[in-house]
Parts: sequence; C-alpha cells; structure tokens
Amino acid sequence: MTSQPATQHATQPAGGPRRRDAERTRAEILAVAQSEFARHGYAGARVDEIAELMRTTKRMIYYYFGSKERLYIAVLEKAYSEVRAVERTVDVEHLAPVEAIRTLAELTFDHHDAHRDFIKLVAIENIHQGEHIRKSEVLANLGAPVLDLISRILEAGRASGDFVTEADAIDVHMMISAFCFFRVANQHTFGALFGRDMAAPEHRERLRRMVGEMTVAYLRGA
Amino acid sequence: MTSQPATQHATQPAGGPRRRDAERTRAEILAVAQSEFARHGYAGARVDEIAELMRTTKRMIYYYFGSKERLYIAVLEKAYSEVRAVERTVDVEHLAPVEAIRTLAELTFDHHDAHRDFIKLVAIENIHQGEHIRKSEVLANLGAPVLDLISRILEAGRASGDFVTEADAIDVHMMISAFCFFRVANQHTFGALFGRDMAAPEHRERLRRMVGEMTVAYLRGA
DNA sequence: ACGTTAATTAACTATCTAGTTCGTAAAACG
DNA sequence: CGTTTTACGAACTAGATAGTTAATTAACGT
Repeated sequence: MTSQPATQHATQPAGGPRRRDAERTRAEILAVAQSEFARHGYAGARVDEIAELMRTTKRMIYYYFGSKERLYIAVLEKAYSEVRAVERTVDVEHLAPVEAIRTLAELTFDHHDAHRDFIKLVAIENIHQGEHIRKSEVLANLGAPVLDLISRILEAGRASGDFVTEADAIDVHMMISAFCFFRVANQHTFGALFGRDMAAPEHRERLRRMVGEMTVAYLRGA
Repeated sequence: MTSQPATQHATQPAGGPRRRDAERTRAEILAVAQSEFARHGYAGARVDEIAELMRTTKRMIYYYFGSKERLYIAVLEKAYSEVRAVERTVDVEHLAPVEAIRTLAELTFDHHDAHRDFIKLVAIENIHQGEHIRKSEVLANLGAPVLDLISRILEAGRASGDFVTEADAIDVHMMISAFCFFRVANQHTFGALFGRDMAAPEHRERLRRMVGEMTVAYLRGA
C-alpha cells in the first residue's frame, strides 16, 4: 500500500520558533487530521504524520485532543456541522414543488461535489459501523431539517397533483444522497471497472441534471 | 475504537494437529481475510488476528500469499469474480424493455443486499483511491457484460418508444448501483442521522420496488 | 517400507506507532 | 518585575505488528 504525497498544510511560517496561538494550532491539527483520515482511513492515518505535516510535534495533538480516537471524533463533528450550516442556507420554499425538489437535488449534488473529504470520512465511519457517530449527541438528529423541508415539498406536490408516488421524506432524501454520494465515493472502483471517471469535471453537468430529473420523474410516477 | 467479536471461521475441527490440505487452507485464509478486511479496513485488519481466527499460524498467510497487501488483493479479486459470476446468470433478454430494466434494477438490489462484505471491500478500496483494483488486469473491464446488456435494453426501449430520456448504459448502471450500494454501505451513518436503518429487512421490499420504479420513471421521462 | 517434498508449526526480529515524561519559554496577570 | 498559567518541543517507552528463520511432520509416489 503506497501513500500519495500529502499536501503541506502549515500556515505557520517556516523557520524560527512557533508563535503561540492556541486557536490556530487546534484548527490546523483538525484540518490536517481531516485530510489524513480521509486519505488513509482511521487505522491507516498516523499521528506522527499529522504532526509532521504541520510543523509541530505529536505532543500537541495529545495536548489538545487526548487521543487518536478523540481527534478522529473531533474531525467528524467538525465536518458534519459544516454540512449542516450549508444545508440551512437552502431556500426552496417559494418554488413550485417540481422545481423545489429539483433544486434540492442539484444543491445536494453540488455539496457532495465540493466536500470530498467529508464523503470519505462518512465512508470510513460506515466501515467502522458508525460507532463514533452513534456516540456523539452533537450529530444525532442533524438530519431533521432536511427531512422537514422535503416533507413540505412532498405535501405541496401531492396537493397540486404534480407528485403521485407514495414515498416519504427519508426515502426521497436517500435516493438523492445515494446518487450524489456514489458518484464521488466510488469514483475509483467505478472508473477501473467501466472506464469512466464519473467524478471528473466533464461529467459534472450531465450528472447534475440527471439527479434532478431522476427524482422528479420518480415522484411524478410512470 | 472497539472491535466487534468476529465470527469463528474455522472449518478445521478443533483440537489436535491440523490436517494437511493446501486448497482448503488457502480458501479458509481468503474467507477469514475477507471478513477481517471488511470489518476493519486494510490497515485496521491484523495478520495475526486472521491467523488466529482460523486456528493456523501467520506463517501460512505468508506461505500462500507473500504479504498482507497481496492477501488483500487476492481477497478483492475473489470477491469481484464472484460478482461477475452472478451477473452472468441474469436473463432479461426476452422481457419487454420496461420490465427488463426493472428486473435488472431489482436483481442488482438483491445482489447488494446479499453481499455486504463485498460492498465494504469496495468502499475500502475507494478510500485507498483504487490503487489495487487499478493494478489488477483480472478486474479491468469486468463491467463490460452489464453495460452490453443495458445498452441492448436501452436501444429496444427507444425503438419501442417506451424510453425517451437520453442516457447511456454507464449512466443508468451508475444510477441503479448508487441506490443499491448506498443503502448497504451507508447504513450506519444514515441510521444515526435519520433514525431509520434502511438496510433492515422491514424496508427491503419497499426500497427494492423503489429502485425499479425510479429507473423506469427516469427512462420514460417526465 | 521409505525417502522426498509440500504443508505446517513455533519462536524470533526489526520496525513502527500510540501515547508519555519532562523541561522550557512565551504570554498573562498582579 | 516576579509569579503563574498556557503553549510548545525533544526525547523516550512499552507494546504491537508485519515479516522471517528454521525445524517438523504429514502425504504420497515408488
């Protein structure tokens, strides 16, 4: 198992002793750790490597986070809460149901496209059977807002007669997420098997339209 | 990071010296390794643990496979070729296009439902950016048969006027796989966030129908 | 029966890795 | 300006882990 060269993350100027800044040091550790966990998995990521990549020592990681596992959990929590922040900015309430759901699908697509480290962290967490996300109360019921939104759109769509299919908000969210997630997460094996890098820019627009049309077509019924 | 108790895999009767059987020993190592890699990831899986779980010694793993990485590759290749074998048994040629594509979607669903270790291995391989699957010629172009099948169904469907949407075989395969893969692979994080275990038996039939309807609806157009 | 070879076992090693100890110096504070 | 607190760094340790060496034993043909 060879390792890719990792990008240098240090915002700390080279040479001379490190200036004291607890906030920045903590934030840097988190950023580098996110990249390393996403790149190598939980067990594959090395505490020494994380330290080295930011011109500090391992000691600081234990000073701020206590253990490798707690660092990993902190990374997960940070990543998930950034996602929540994005989702809250979505305003599709004033749109007609069909356009609302299409827009939501496309925004979800954009979000997955833009946060690839996050996708990998989710994949890693699933390999470990979600044991950390399950522990964290910060992360429980983080999904509620999206579900509310989808529920309202579905109701409006059935009222207007646009949507026929019986499916609840969770199912619809799953359908959209599956498409967006898979495209990014399975890029490499899919590319090897089918000779197309579905996560490459040249396929972006087509697949973005596709997830919207798929969702709308499904809800309209056959 | 706590580890679940692993299921005992030994077909070798306990007690006394091990009977000599190269084929069986090799096969047992592969089976146990598949389970361990799927459970802990590449770096997280332990060579000692694999050996211990089947009442043999680590030396056997090196005797038959040479290194941890080569063992992992062997596991991947075995898993993928089993998949190919299943896909070849699919006979949807005699069905009408709409039923053919729906059946294919549902068979894909069943397959993902039944091979969860395989799904995890794929996820792990993607975390490592597909570096092993890329090396293996056994695995390259393993996807061709499915694509042929889908292509023929799509052509027939457009000829009959059932399908309107312009999408190629790879896109359609991706759409179906995404749904089926996500349901199994992201079971844990999705469950934690939305309070529903989408991979649980009680949701199986509904979601199975859903992937068929989704694909058909998409191809029929809005 | 018996010698050859393939399969198996036990014990060992070099290296890596998470986590620690202890010391220091910059900021904060009076 | 003296003291305390907070941030940082170098070197160390105990245990784990991939990989090896070499002896041993079961199978199998002759």
